[in-house]
Amino acid sequence: MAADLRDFIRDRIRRDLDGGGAGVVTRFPPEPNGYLHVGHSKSICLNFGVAQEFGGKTYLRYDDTNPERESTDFVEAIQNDVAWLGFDWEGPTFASDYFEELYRFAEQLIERGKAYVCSLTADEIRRTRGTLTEPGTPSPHRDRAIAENLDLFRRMRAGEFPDGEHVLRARIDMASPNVNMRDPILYRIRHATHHRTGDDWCIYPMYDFTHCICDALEGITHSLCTLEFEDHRPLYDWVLDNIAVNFHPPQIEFSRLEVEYVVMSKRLFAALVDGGHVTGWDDPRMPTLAGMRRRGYTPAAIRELCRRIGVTKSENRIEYELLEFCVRRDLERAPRGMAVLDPLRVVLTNFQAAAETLSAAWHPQHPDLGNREMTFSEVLYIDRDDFMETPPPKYRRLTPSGMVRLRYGYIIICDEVVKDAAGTIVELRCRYVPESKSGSDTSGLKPKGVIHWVDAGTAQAASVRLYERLFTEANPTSANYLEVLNPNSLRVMDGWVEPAVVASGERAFQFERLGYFVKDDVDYAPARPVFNRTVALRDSYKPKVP
RNA sequence: UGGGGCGUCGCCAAGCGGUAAGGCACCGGGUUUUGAUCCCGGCAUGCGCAGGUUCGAAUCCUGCCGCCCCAGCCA
Repeated sequence: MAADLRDFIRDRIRRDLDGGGAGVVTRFPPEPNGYLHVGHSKSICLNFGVAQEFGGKTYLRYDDTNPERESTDFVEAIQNDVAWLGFDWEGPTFASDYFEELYRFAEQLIERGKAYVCSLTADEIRRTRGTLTEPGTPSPHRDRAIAENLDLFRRMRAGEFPDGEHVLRARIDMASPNVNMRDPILYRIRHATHHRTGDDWCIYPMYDFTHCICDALEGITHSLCTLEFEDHRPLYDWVLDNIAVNFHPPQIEFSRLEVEYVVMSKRLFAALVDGGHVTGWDDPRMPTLAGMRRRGYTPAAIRELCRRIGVTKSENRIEYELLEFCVRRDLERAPRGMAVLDPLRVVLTNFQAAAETLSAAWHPQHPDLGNREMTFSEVLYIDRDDFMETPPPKYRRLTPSGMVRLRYGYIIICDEVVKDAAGTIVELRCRYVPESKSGSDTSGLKPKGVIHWVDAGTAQAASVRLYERLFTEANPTSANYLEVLNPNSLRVMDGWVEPAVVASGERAFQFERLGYFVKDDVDYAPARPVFNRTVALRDSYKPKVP
């Protein structure tokens, strides 16, 4: 399966396996302090993907070592998102599952003279860490006796000290050119309630101490993370080399996924929500998986994106068009329907009979999807921009005394343009050609265009949301995101949709010539349909503007 | 100015000494009762720059240049 995927990580795994490595075990390790976004999908698809391809397994492991920002709500939301993307995990497990073992390894480090309790203030620690070009200076507590360190650390755990009084530090090298190795902090005192362990603990392990040990304990064969952790790899290795653990996973780094016109920081997400610029974390304009789901992006499309972008160490920012391509590609097989978003009334002056019932395929290339029925009668709606009084050259829609095919219906010819006092077109009076019925046309007429329409008598009123990019610049930053916010990112249309779409149990449709639309997860009701436009159709129509 | 990374077409990305894959985008053309889909074709004498090694270099060597990350008791 997916044997065609090739990148430096998969190559590495293949080599490890050929060299006698036993199986593949990976992990996706989010901190439960926010919602997942597209960026995470690269890590998810990579970790779960390689495990699937090599017959291994993947843990969903929550890195919950900072109780003040984490919650079970996020734990659940993250699980929903990973499941939605289509992956099954081992677990879930939590770093907090290992708090007791982690603590014992910390004592072991102390006993081995590899860690000490430092009583400097946070500020003092920062000042003595040195700079990027100057070495740090050793803490006065660096050579504290082992017994004293042990006693202090146990009392830290027992809750004898307030936050900030002491920390446990690794005893490595204050002069290391790698700042992460200058006696990094392993444990800090935090009198806070943890979402899972409650008040059992008042000391919490830091990421660098926790992550590598959890990887080892779970038998992770390949610990995949993003580039910014490259500098942490020596510390990852140092911890495992200095405790009694018999497994040492390799940490392998790859570059994050970035997308043009998209911000990926939780801080910015919160600012957008709090500022009322979007309606919530699941607003269809948000790059969160929840937002994309509501927008109508499909799991398969996101997986396809991750497949196409590859895995490398080069920083990248992919064009939004690639994501849209993947979405359209997956949605191509969606059933078709017709909707009119900006209605213009068309009266067929020669249509005398009662409404006629027409039949149309749900998908022109997939007859297996069956057919739906629609009515055709004297009064119809077409979209305003499908009529022009003075059309540009090559215009293939309706014009005064011009003719056009109504998709799945009849050819109509425009006889009269009715305007109100202000000069706005309010109605078109047309003739239809009775012998031009779709599928049994004997008229011999060859209209140059086909447009969509709905029957005013049976169409259902629908609210349709059209989206544009949230930002007007490809590279919004935390500094300028407010200035480059797109004021037109949401446009709500009061339109009409053919009744079969509402009656259908399907969620996603292509409204012909308009794009792909999805019934909104939260606001849709059959009596009051609400659709979100997932993505517009590709459009190669480019009128020559002088 | 310390350390760690990265530089191949507008955006991704193969390539690992034998003479620049592929995708997206873009541009042409064909089919089409969606200006969609689908199908064909075009799109890097050049791989950050400059030297060098070699019969031969994007690939090896040397020196530059540019960009990213690191000085949280965040992850």
